Amino acid sequence: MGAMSDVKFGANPLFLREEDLRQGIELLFYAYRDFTAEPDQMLSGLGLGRAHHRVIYFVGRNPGIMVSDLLTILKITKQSLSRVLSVLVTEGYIEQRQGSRDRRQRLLTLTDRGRELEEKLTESQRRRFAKAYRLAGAEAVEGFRRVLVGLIEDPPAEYRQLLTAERRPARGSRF
Amino acid sequence: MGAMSDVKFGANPLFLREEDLRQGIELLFYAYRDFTAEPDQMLSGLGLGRAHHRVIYFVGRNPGIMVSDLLTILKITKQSLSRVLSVLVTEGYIEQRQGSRDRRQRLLTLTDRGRELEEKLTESQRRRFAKAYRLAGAEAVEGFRRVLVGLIEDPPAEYRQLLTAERRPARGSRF
DNA sequence: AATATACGTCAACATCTATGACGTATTCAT
DNA sequence: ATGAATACGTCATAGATGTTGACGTATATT
Repeated sequence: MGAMSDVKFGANPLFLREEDLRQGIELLFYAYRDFTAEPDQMLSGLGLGRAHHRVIYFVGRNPGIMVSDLLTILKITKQSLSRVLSVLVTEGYIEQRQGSRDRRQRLLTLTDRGRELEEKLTESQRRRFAKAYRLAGAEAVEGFRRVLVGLIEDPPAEYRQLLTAERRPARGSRF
Repeated sequence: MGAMSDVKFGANPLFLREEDLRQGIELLFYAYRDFTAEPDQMLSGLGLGRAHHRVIYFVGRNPGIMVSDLLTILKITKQSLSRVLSVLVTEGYIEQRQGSRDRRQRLLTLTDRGRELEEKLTESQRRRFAKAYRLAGAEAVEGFRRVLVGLIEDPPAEYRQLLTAERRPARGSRF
């Protein structure tokens, strides 16, 4: 927060010039645009949208997740989630079961049908990432992760370590 | 496209495991979510949305751009763009002038008012990038760019060089 | 003169998200 | 036990963003 984190090398390092920052902005825009295009296409055939994909994805990743945690991840209102979620439950992609410790909770899990769809949707995105990672190389992937974590407002704990661990020079450096 | 680009090191390099690909997917989701949050907030006060921001941004970056090129960048329909654009013209953020060589064109430029808003909106995103870049370091930034370009379906020429240029080992490598 | 391009518009519609208000079931703290 | 907080759902209203299809005008191109 304070002066400690104001790490200044020169006055303005090369990679922090206006032009480079804008390049980052644009790359992120283009990448996200194309990253979502394929799944969106598949989903529209099923009468679903990107919001459904996000829910299916994160429920798949966190089986038994409670609604409020899902809301925290997605950062949308419960009314918005509710509509999407009820469609997914009605169409048999997601199951709700009551929490055993706290019976107010409706814990969410993918059904077989849901897992199938999740796999199909995510496969397209995994392929895209695999291609990009392969082209860029392992070292670039590490850098990619570090920057993305820095862009996130409040990175989940499991990501924060990406910033500190495996820092290359890292021996007797300025910290 | 062919066997040439199928660069395989081992059977499945460490950074191409399912888990790593999913981590990439999630990082991209979180980063984009937070990357757009601040500008969205500012815009809503003006009765504008994210789509207006995108138009203002790319017109600012490409003064005198024609509508069809803007459509190619945004990958939306002209009807969608039209609604957004006409608001921006009406509200005095963007000027249209006839092309001199081809008078069918309506070349787009930011007005002073538009430039002012663009600056305000983008400043938030630049700050976020500057922070992430600073934290991650110059080397990571280079990797970040390389991966993002690989995610883009059909990277503009000015980005494609990021993939080939400045490749670190790069001397007598396998190419 | 015929065709294609650049752009705009009207209409109808679907999706995603937001706010505000209200209700129920359950848990927790005093 | 009672009151407050939590987890969740729902109804209503609204706005932003995107789509397709059809049609029209001005201008370029061949």
